[in-house]
Amino acid sequence: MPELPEVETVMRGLAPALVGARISRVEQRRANLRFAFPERFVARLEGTRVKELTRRAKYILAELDSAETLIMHLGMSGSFRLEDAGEESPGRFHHPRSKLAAHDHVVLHLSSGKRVTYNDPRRFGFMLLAASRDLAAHPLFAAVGIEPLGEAFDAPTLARLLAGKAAPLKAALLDQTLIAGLGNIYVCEALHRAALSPLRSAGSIVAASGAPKAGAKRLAEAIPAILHEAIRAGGSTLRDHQGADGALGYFQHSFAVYGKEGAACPRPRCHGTITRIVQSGRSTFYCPTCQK
DNA sequence: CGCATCCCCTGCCTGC
DNA sequence: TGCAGGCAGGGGATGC
Repeated sequence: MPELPEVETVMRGLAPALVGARISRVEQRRANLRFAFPERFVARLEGTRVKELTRRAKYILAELDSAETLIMHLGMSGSFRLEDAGEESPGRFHHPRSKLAAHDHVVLHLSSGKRVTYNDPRRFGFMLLAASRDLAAHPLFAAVGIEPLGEAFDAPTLARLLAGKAAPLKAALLDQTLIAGLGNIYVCEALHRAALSPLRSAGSIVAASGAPKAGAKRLAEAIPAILHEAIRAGGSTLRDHQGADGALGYFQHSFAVYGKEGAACPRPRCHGTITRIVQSGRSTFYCPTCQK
C-alpha cells in the first residue's frame, strides 16, 4: 500500500505526537520483521527523545537525541495506530498493558501518555537504527534516487536519469535508485496523465542530444502533480480516519487507471478501455489508445 | 552491468 | 460452505 504519498501522510500524522516526545517504554513483540531488529533495540530506544520526524523515499526517519535515527519502512502492509493510553482501563491486578491486535509488532509508549503501535500482517516492513551522522552513507540510502517532490526534479533531470535505458519505462520509474518513492499505483497514474505507454523503453522519451522530449516534459510535471494530489487526499482522509480508530496508513484514493481494468479511459475524447497487463511480475493498468 | 524472475509473508477475494 | 488459486500498493537476491 504505502507509496510516497501514503508514507508522507503517515509521517505527518505521527509528527504531532512524536516530535519532542520521550519514548518511555518499548514493547517489541517478535525478533524480526523483514529484517531482524537491531541489537538491543528496546534499550536503545527507551529514554530517548524524538528530535525530528522526516521522510526520505518511502522511509520514515525519527531522529533521536541519542545521536541515532530510527528508520522505519512500512513494506506492503505496515501501518501505525496512534492512541491515548488513557483510553485503557487496566485491571487492578494487571500492570498497564497495551490492548494489542493481531500483527501488532512494536509499541512505543510516550511520556505524554500516548502510544504508537506498528502493525504489519505481511511483515515486509522493518525498523532499524543507525547513527544519525552516517545516515546518508547507510546502505539503504547510499543508492536511493532523487526525491520526485524535490526542487531538483525536473524534465532535464528526468531525461538524464532515463537516457539510454532499454528497460520498459514503467520498470525504470519503479527503480528506487533512480527516483525514490514511486510505487506501482502512482507510476501507472503518472504514465496515464503523461499519455505515455508503460511498455516503451525508458530511453525513448529522451532525445539523442540528451534533452527531454515532449513526453518527458509531460511526465516530469505529472509525477509531482499526482503525488501532491494524493498527499492532499491522504491528508483529508487521515483526519476522518483518526476520528474512527486512530489508524494511519490505509487510505482510499480515486484513481484514473489503477484497478480500473475494463473501465472507459477517463481522458476526454479518448474512447479507449483501461487494460491490465503484467510487467516484471506486477500489474500495470493503462489505456492502449491514448498512452503511446 | 542491465534486466527479468523469483521470493519473503498473510489476508482477502474469486471461482469451482 | 469449503477450499484452492490468484492477487496485493514493498524490495532484495539471484541468474542470465
